[in-house]
Amino acid sequence: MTDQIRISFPDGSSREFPRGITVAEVAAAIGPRLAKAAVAATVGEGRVDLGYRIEADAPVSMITLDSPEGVEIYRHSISHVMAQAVKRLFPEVKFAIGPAIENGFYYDFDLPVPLAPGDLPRIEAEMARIVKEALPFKRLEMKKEEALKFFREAGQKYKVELIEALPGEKVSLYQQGDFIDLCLGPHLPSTDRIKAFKLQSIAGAYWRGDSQREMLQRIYGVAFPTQAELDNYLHMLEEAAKRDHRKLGKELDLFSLMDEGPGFPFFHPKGMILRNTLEDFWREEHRKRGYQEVKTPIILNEKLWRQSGHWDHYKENMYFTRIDDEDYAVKPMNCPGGMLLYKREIHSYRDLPLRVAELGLVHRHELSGALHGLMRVRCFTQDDAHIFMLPSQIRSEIEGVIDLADHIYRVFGFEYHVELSTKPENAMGSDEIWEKATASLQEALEGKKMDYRVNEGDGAFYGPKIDFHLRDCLGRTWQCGTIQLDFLMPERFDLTYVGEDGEKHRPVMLHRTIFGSMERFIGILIEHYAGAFPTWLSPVQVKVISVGEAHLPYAREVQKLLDDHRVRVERDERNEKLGYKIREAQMARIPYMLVIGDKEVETASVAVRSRDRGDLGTMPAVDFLNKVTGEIAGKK
RNA sequence: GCCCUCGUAGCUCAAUUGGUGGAGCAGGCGAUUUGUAAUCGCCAGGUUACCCGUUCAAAUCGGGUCGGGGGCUCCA
Repeated sequence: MTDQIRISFPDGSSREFPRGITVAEVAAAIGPRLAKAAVAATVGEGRVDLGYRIEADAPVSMITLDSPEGVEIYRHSISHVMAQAVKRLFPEVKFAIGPAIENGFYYDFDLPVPLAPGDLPRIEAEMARIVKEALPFKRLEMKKEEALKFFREAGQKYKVELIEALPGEKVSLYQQGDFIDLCLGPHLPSTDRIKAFKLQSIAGAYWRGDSQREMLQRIYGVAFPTQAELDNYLHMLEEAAKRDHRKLGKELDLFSLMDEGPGFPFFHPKGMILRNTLEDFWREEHRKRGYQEVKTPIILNEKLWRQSGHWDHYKENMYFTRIDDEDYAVKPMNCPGGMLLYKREIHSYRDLPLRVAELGLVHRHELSGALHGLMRVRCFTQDDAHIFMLPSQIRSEIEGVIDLADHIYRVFGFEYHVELSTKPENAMGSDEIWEKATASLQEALEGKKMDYRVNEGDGAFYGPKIDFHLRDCLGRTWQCGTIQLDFLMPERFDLTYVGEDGEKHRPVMLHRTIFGSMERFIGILIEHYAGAFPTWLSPVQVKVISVGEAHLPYAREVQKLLDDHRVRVERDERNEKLGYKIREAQMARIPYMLVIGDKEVETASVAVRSRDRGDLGTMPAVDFLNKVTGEIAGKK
């Protein structure tokens, strides 16, 4: 045993150091810049603090604030500082957990008094004090019994519960100043490395996410390595709030939610144009791909829902009613109705695949606290389809849906990612069937060379699924499209087709959506475009604005020309100044304004103002017509 | 559903310590006849979400109901 150890670095180099050297000293030996930027390191397999002593040969890579890992450690350390501040202000606090999250951190507290927003500045001020005190984070290791004793005596029941669930003999604790918390680490070397954070909100959160357990108080904070990054993020949030679909929906007169129908949106005339335009597009794309369209009833006999399995697996989310002394349910999904339609006639293998689409209005009882504008509602229209197919057609049908989804999302310029969800706890059917179905979905994804994440246990109760998650302006992702492979419903409903051999066989089915729900998709579009829809989607595409009374007849002619060619055009001939009418049209996010005055009347032209690019100059009315109809046809 | 928070005119917001609810925009009427983001004047508009209480007196304080917002849980 020598006193030297050999440390290797990510660039392939290696150097000898004295045994027991700290990570910080290694960083310093490499260079002062690294020493300053490092917050922790990976030694061998594990992440350790800068104060960690390296006792044996190992690969070492420094973790700096430039990396996601470094920022995570930074944010996590701030959550400890927040906990310490809360402890100073509320000595009776009990601590739950406090992880780093995207853009920041949170910590869950059990407090005898409710926190108010006014407490946040006080906690922030206390945190600033702790940062200034430059308290080192010290790692302590304890035997589990010892740690349990420590936290029991401190009355920290949540920590006791956490430790009891931890594997191994020892646990690690971190101390800064007089504050000690159970934590795996690593942490910043000292609180004065913290530069920019802001406490954001207080929220309720269940202990361990279990609605049967204690309701804790969670404080969310945002944090970045520099003040500039924090300011930038806060500014982004402000910009995002400006395009909130609830606000724009009201301003642009698209939809509303009334006290009389929480979660049941009303669509206004302009919202309906948007919606119908999307439906027209959707129908056309489906028609091209060999889909038929059906409509099934909203209320169906309860027996059907028992047969489908919804009664056992989905009752909590359903609405029920009674008709002529019989029990009925309002449909939460379209599939059982689709099953009945399949069964209305005998099918040959030659008919398959059968692609049956339905814009189906479904109702689901969502918890009142979960409702959110158009994004989370209690009734919505799914752009559903059920594909009945031979087992040999599974893969090509799935691929067809993936292509269709990609085609449709592309038109809107959406980025998306894909998730594969597997068998949930309350599932119907055997493991074998689930494995087979999941493997089929996987094969299709791999065949398409798509990256995907696996979401264990998140499938529908009747089958695994592929979900498409679109990314919105807040960086939130929304589940829109879904492809669910189902071997069970055909079984439950005894669906058959006659095979080549003249015998009855069981078809396989696919449930799928692209938009997901029309309502949610419209909400996402509003935020995505900040209300400034591309011309083809705009409820009003062109506003004809006449300067004076003398220009009215020609203005009407221009309007008629556009209207005859199916351009959605309105005319503003009010006795107002031009600037006033322009301003109003601009605020309504109308893509084009046509100013009609003396010059235009004389030359049969229009002065075109673009919502996005301002004054485009004068052009013959017919040229503008061609321009705008071209945009509409090209879905621009 | 649970925790916190909020609810004033169609919309966005005011209203000292509890002391007779105001403004801008939108709307109606009138004047103005207008060239690229707001012309002027007048008028009308509210059982302060709803119910119960405390008080001489409640938009304001307390309790409840309904609804909104931020989360948790759940999900298209």
